[in-house]
Amino acid sequence: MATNNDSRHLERLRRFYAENETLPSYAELGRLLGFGSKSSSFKFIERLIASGLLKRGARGPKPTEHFLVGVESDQLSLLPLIGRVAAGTPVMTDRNYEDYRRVDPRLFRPRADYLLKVRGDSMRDAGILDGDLLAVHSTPTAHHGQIVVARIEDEITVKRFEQRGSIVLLKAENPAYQPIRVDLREQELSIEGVYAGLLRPGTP
Amino acid sequence: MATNNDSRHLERLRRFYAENETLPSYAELGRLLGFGSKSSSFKFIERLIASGLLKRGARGPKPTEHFLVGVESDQLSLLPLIGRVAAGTPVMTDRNYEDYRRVDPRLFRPRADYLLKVRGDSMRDAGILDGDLLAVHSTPTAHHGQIVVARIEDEITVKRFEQRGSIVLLKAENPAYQPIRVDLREQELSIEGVYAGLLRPGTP
DNA sequence: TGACATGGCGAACGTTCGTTCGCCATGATA
DNA sequence: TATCATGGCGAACGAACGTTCGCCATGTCA
Repeated sequence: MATNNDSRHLERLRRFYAENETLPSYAELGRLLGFGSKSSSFKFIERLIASGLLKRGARGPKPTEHFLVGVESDQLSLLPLIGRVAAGTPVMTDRNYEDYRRVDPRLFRPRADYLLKVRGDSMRDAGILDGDLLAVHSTPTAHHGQIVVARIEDEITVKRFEQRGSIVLLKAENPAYQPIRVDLREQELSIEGVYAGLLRPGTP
Repeated sequence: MATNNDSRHLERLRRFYAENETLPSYAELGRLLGFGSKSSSFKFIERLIASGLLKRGARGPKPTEHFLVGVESDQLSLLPLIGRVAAGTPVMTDRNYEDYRRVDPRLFRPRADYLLKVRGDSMRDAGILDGDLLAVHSTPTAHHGQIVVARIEDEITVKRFEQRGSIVLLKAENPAYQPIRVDLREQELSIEGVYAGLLRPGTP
């Protein structure tokens, strides 16, 4: 049962974890959050354990995946891997998380928020192949010329984004594919994120 | 001054770190290495600090990059990034390490040992572009059809490897480039590693 | 208004921590 | 052979650890 206070505390705790790669002791946590007593820290941690963010380990509490997602660090950090997107859901939703990959989100520019498994070879000439994991920065807006993850009526697609007034062209980078033409006055188009990089696992 | 014993101990310590994401206490370390006394652990750690593998932190010893390279884990692990290869040196040498990237080596298949910055577009049609970081598994042997990192007389190159008897063809995946033909009876060719995957940071 | 859950506080517990010290067996070196 | 560095051992130190307990102010809800 996390309250207003607790969520601010959680944010600080995650920042601490990002910097120190370990959870603080109860005394440290008290100093961090302004508690005067270790037992206040203890109870706070108990609440986090109850909500599944931490778990009890041999020597004190340990982070769970739920906690680690949300830790922003140049050191570790877990990126959700999204394979298939359930119809009618935004891409970045627990439901769509197929797995996690431990990759530094700052390897990518802009910072990656999730990895999307690419299907098909429509972006082949941009060096994006079937099975690649596309690093995506989650944002609802895109600029002319960017590669985007877009949703057109429940369909998720990766294309190059070109806009002229209310007309958007989603261009494949492969002559075998026709550009998709969207008139924003008639059709709905939502940008789920922009290209931030690529991760290609394994053997060609 | 690491001795025979110490290097076996170091291996175990790295394995512990891979599993626990933290260094053991002196008591745990003693149990791990068969020491009967904490002070033996302490002295062992002191030796590692003296050789630069660990450093002294607020609450006990902390790992340095030198230690982390060599930790094999599905969790963290540091891969050396190799940009330019100094003439006459093997690729995987401290001298050539330009930087490090925290990426799970097991994301790649086979396991990646280092990242090599790709120059040129000779492998463009294999989806390998200029500036990409090629994940490389270090091995001196390659099979027909694999993409390899090869050295031909002080030149490092990434190509597809084809062998017929003593004749090796190193084929670019770009019609603008001619295959390189190497007769092993006349010319020296050494395989520095095989392709294991790709990391492409940032904006296209 | 009364009961109760919440989220603080302070004191205390036994355990484990890192660190220091002195001692000793071994093997290499002078 | 004598010397000395190495890498073990065991005991001890104070400090920090996680955890438990009882108490109290506040706000909520019946």
